[in-house]
Amino acid sequence: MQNFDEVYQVVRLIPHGRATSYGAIANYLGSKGGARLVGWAMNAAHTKDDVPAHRVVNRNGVLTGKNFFETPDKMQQLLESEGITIEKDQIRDFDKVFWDPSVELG
DNA sequence: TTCCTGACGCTTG
DNA sequence: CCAAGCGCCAGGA
Repeated sequence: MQNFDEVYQVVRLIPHGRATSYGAIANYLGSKGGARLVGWAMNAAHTKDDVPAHRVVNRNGVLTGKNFFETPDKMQQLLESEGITIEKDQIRDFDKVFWDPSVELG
C-alpha cells in the first residue's frame, strides 16, 4: 500500500543509532491510520530488508515487535550494535535516542 | 462480502 | 495514580 510506502520512507531515514516510535511516524504522516497501521506497515516491511524496523518502537521505547524478528534478541542486538542501550526490552534514555521525523524532517 | 484482529496511543472513569 | 475503552486502516478467514 502507498501509505505503507511512506512509512517505509520515514523509517529508512532514521539515522544510525537513533530510534523513533510508531505514533511519531503516524503523527508525521498526519495520523494516517494511526499508530497501529504503522506497526502493521512494519509487518509488511518485514519482507523488505531495506526497512530498519528495529529502530521503530512504541512511545514507551519498548521493543514490542522484537518477537516479530528472526529472533526476539535480534532487535535488541541490532539496536545495541548501533550504540543503543537496551534495558529489559526497553531503550534506555529513549528521549535521547528518540528521532522525531516531524522535527528532524521538518 | 462481513467480522475480527493487530509491532499503538490518547481520553476518560 | 491505575485501569479500561475507543479509534485509526488493512489484511486474513
